[in-house]
Amino acid sequence: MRDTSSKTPIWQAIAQALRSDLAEGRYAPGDKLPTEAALAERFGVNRHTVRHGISALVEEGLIRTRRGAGAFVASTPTDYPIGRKVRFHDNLIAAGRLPEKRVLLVEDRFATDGEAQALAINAGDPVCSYHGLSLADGQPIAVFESVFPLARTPGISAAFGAQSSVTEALATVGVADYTRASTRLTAVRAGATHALHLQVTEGAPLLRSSGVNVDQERNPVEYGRTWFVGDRITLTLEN
Amino acid sequence: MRDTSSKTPIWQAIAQALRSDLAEGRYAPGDKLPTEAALAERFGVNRHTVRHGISALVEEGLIRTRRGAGAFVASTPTDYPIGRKVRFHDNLIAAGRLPEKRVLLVEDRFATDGEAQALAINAGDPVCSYHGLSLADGQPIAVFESVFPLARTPGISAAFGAQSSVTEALATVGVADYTRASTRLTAVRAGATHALHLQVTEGAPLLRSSGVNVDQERNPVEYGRTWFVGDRITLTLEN
DNA sequence: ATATTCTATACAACTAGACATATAATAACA
DNA sequence: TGTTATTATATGTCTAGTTGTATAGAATAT
Repeated sequence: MRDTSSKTPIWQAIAQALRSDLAEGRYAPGDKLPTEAALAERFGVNRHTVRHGISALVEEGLIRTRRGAGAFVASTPTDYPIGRKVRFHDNLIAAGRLPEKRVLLVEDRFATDGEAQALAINAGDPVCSYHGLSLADGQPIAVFESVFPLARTPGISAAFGAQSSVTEALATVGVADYTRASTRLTAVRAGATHALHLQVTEGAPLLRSSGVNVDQERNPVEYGRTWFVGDRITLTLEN
Repeated sequence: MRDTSSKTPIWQAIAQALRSDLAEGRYAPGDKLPTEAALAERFGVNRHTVRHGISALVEEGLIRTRRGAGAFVASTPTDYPIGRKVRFHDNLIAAGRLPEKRVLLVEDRFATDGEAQALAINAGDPVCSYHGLSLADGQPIAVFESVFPLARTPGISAAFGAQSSVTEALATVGVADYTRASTRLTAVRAGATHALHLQVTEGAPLLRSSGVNVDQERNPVEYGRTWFVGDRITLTLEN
């Protein structure tokens, strides 16, 4: 479970990689593929492993090889699947900004160490936590948790009861305008609870975004984390 | 030592013996350990018992095994610098900008539909593809593929042979300055071939970034895709 | 009794290297 | 210029060694 213990043999994965290379039209019929040595370098394996993968494609009739010359494309399949992706603007990266959303939990509690650091408060200070689920076309897209420092946003918990957006809720507690100070992105595996809400299998790849919004005096007013379903979303950053 | 009345399992004793061998510096980082068969004979036990001991050291990150090759002393103790942050200006997100990198494959071929669309050329137009591996502290961080339209960057393939960076390579073919036009991010599961280079298990969460760089006339000159290991990297976007 | 530990065997997957052989590019020569 | 050696490159074949996985059974501990 640790090292390079792949479930599928490497030669099959290489065969599949080459197959999709052909399907995508990287190489035209009659074209010469890279040499076995180059492919071995490319995939980081021994030449024989590449040969095993290539021989599978020869069996399928996709390529043919000529000793001393190389491997050449015979035909190109055309069944390359293209996944549909939803696009999102930069501002939407944060929590609770997506079109449809469902409130899961609003509670007042005390800040953890990490939250305190992000919000520039002390651990144990009171905060409001806002869990929610974002959907598109009835399909869950992301779960998020927003944490607000109650010292700077008093009474925000009640504002969420009125089904208002994060922006409106912040406005009702006196934060008219705010800007995003930082955004951090990484990929994680879906845990059990996230998988349940997002209707994916446990272990599915999630895109986790975390960021802090600050008011005009640059005081943090929200620390948000969002877990997007990798299969259903592509974040688009615009310059 | 393993006769009767030794309450510790043999495999643990073997693990400890190997551990102290490593601690004494009998094997330098990157060195190959004796084969399982040799160790089995040395300890007078079955090969599987040795394997059990070895797997413990692999768990601890002291050694790393490669099927068919052997067991090797881990170059860097794999105490992940988890939470390593890579700062991303708009230009940095692309491929080949990280400190250490290793060229895997450079080839000239034809553009796929997707690449053609990203580069604003026609499918089948000649491009240069540059596969590579980025590392930090000897640990693989990301794999990437950069695609350059040969019509706008003639002879760039040769520029990569001279161990130059992407920026330098673009400069040598006449693209002095370029800017990033778009960036898209999502999370995907690691395939077998990516898992090999990145030294993660198949299915590990990867952060995939794709983007296009354009020259001063806003003509695309590079289409890059990068797969980051989610466990080892956090992208930081600056506003 | 029952589970854990260890042994035993067999096979699959991958690496490593050597060598033969076919092709293609290059140099040498008439 | 045209033909022929020469050389480098690339695939095909072979042998050998190493790790990964699966199964089954014996020895041992609790």
